[in-house]
Amino acid sequence: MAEGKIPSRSDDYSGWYLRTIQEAKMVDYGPVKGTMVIRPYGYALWENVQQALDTRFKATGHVNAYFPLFIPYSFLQKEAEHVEGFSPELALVTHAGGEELAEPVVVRPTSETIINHYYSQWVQSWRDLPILINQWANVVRWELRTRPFLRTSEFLWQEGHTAHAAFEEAEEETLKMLGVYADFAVNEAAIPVIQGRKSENERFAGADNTYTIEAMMGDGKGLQSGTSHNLGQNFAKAFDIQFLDQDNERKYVWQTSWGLSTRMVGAIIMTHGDDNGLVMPPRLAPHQVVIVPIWRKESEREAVLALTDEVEAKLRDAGIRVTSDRDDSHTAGWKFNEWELKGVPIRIEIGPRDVAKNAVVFARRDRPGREGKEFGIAVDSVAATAQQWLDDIHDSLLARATAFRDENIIDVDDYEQFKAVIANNQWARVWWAGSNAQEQQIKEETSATLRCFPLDQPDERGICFFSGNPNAEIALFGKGY
RNA sequence: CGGGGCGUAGCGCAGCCCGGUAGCGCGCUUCGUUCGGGACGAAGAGGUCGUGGGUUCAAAUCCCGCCGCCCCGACCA
Repeated sequence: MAEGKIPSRSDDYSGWYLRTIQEAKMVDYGPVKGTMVIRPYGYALWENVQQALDTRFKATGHVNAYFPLFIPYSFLQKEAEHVEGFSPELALVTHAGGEELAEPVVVRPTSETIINHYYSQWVQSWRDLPILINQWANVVRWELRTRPFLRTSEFLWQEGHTAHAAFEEAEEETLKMLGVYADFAVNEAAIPVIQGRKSENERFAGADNTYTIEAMMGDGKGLQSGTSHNLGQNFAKAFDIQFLDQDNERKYVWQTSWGLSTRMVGAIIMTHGDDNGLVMPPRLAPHQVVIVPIWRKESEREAVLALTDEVEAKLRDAGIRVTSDRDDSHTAGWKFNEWELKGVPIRIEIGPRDVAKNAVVFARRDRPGREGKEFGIAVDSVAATAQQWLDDIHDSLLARATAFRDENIIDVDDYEQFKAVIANNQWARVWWAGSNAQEQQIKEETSATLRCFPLDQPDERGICFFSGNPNAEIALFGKGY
């Protein structure tokens, strides 16, 4: 159907991904290694991600602010683990204004340091807490191995940075925002995610605990799709963020940070896409409905376009994001394929036969080709039908992705089986209480990483499948992006 | 940073072994016929062959250097 325009996912998953996003005009490569241009169709998806998240942030009491892109290098150095974690991938500005700078300036890889520099000034009293700030920004990390959306040297994200009076409040905030991400992923992006805790090896540099929403892509690889960190008092101590509590004691604040990036766009593509191209989750799709008017003779054109106008207006009035493709330099069949490549959830076809019946044809993207078509949808019911279809498609995408994920998580209790499961691009679900070194050993031997310890654990503990240690937790291992 | 691949028209590629007028498909422009699953015809436009040097009467092609990008791995959202 795609006429060889894109490789099939089974033949060449990476090629499928790279070609699809370019053919669909989501992205172009930037002129500098590892950078990308997010084209209007890709950016529209990101804007819908932003809106859905921003609404949730506001609803949970957060406010937006903006901090500078340039950060003094000395700020990074204040937190030892943090600078150690990030220095390999920092972009440093050493010259500006035609002169060498007295102190090099880093382009932010994340904003903990600069934000906490200000928090130390803004926080005096327990009455100043909590601080619940989010920032939408770009960040730069000089990556060795890049891939559009999944890992680029510059990417867009939001980063929440909060400060609290008590440890419990910070832990609650960390998990609350993880829950917000999970809710967003499931209910907006139709991506089933597992909420979990990262291992020490995988933890954010400078965090006491890192939590993740972990998703399985169409090739079985894992993708950390959003993270939430409990920073403890590490940055509070490094930046001296203290407040006078109600008991008249000076105390360090407890902090969190949490982020979700344009990587989510990659997650959406790799979770739902098929061999015909993108499949957009209905609630985030730039266009939820595309209307393709069809006419044979000039005499039919007017009536077809009149009905197109009518249907488009009904959908728009119902709050549905709709567009119509009236370009007469392409045939209807060409347009069908093109909009399928772009993943629009619902296509409505309107031709002379439909005009005669005062009805239209609906086609759903999650069932490509003729199987997904339904004829004779009455014009009066287009808005209600479209709304219902969008919900159905969302549910069906989520159900399909959930089934795929669950089929590919295998319970494992010995290392040979573990290796076989990983080699088969699946995830292994195991009891784990091994050391960091043993976790590293598994990574070297199988290239699988500990994706997370799911928050949802059985009541009892088990015996570690690898070390034999008691008191093990359930962990998921798999290859990751 | 290791391994592999590729730089020739907007995109995808052939041409390179064996040096001699730069080609094909798609796309683009104009006109006409078309249009319910990637239409057809005609006429056009478009390339300092990544870059610097060397060999040669002559280099996309042979030799040396450099640069860039992609893919696979190690590090990371």
